[in-house]
Amino acid sequence: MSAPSFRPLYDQIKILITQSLIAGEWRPGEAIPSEMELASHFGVSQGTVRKAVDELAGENILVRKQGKGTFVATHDEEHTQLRFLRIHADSGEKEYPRSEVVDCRRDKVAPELARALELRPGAPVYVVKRRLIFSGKPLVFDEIVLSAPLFKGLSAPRLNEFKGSFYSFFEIHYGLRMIRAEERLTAVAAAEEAAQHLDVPLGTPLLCVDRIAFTYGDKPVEWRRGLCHTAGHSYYNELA
Amino acid sequence: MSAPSFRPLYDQIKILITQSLIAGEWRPGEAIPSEMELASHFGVSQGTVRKAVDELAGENILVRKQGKGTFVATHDEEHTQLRFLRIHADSGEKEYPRSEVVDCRRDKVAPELARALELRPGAPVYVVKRRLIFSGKPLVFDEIVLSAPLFKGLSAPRLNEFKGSFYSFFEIHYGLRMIRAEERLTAVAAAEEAAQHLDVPLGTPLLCVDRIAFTYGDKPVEWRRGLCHTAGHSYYNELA
DNA sequence: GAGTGGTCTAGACCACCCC
DNA sequence: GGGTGGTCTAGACCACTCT
Repeated sequence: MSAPSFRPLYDQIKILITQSLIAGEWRPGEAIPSEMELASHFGVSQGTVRKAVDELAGENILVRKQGKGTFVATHDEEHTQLRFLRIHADSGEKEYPRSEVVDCRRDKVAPELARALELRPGAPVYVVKRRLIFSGKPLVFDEIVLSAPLFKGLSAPRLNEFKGSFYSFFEIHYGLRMIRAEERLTAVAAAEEAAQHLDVPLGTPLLCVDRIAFTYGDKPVEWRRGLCHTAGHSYYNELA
Repeated sequence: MSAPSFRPLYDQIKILITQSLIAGEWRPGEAIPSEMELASHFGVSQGTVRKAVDELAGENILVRKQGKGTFVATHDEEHTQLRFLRIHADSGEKEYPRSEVVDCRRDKVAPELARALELRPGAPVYVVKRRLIFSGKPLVFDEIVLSAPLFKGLSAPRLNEFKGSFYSFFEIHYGLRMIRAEERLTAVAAAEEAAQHLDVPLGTPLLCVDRIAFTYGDKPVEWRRGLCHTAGHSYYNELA
């Protein structure tokens, strides 16, 4: 048996709330009903709803604000907008890099990515290439792969016009909320394309960050490979 | 004012439990008193103790085991012993690398590390160099710096004799529990020493992982730099 | 069966936000 | 003042472990 024989009530409530989020019942940034309302709606005590919401808040899916309410998390807020960007200056200063899309075209998904993105082989995708510019210096060259049907009408100008992060763009224009991601890091030597865009000699050691990002229900939506010239910068991580 | 005007009871309980841990009242792996005992000892309800213990368990400082009790977390257990090792094979297979200490000597702390380790300039330290060998291949070359007074009598043979991770060794022989760490990753070209120990050509791109590890009360205890040849392996990270 | 942590409830009161 | 989330309590019952 893989299914647990016992399912706590708060766990079921968690699932029901998640389903409402998937269904788009409440949009990113909006408030969800109060704990008392949810409790009476689901026919449980406030404490049980609390535990469910606590866990969803711990997963950065909801955000609690004392005295105001509980809100659907978004990538559009000040302190969370660069949640997934781990590249920081050694000085510790906060930086808001500028994104510069250099290419955006339709293609067929590469075989090795089809599985990761749960697409059928040869499915249509958008491939976006962009640079991230930190204080005038191009430090990251990203290649991003997105399922074409999910991102109809994507284009370089639309991405470049947008003020905000890619994930904020995905939320606003496609209703897709990225809630978690898995990354795998390696060190590689700069090949021609990356060397050009990052303005470094061929063979320069680069941090290679492969990411798969997921939306509600652990559905993979984005694959990306970031090549990072770690000059005065590093990838920061906390282990607990 | 930086101190919060309001301190929840469970937060105070958390601090009291942490102080008992610092004082060595319960040793790693041992059970702490039951929730009911703690509750009556502190004069609060079981629910309040629960919340305190929940948070400490969330920080991997305590481990709850239903029906048995609550235990002081340790690096010596099966599933947690490689908690801080993020290098994994691309295949996803679990590997237990072999550690091979190649050098261990006393030295004075480097100026740039003194601050990070909260030592006075020139304080005595041990500098340990070791390789991690994955399925016969040396993939990581570590340089580890530890305050000498804290680690009296450290030596290469003692480290090599020990069956288990470094952090498990620290717990058992020095009573120091590593509870969290900060890492900064960059990509570098292999210099001579690393190239030799990792058996790669000079200039091979390597993942450079700088770590500071902390014990109870956020006290820094260890600095280390790991140079990793990411051949068939990568540094895995989850973003949430 | 006795002891542990895990769930759930109902109700009181506090801190914060906004009208 | 009325709404929200945040804390704390007391007590009931469930699930798990060991003896």
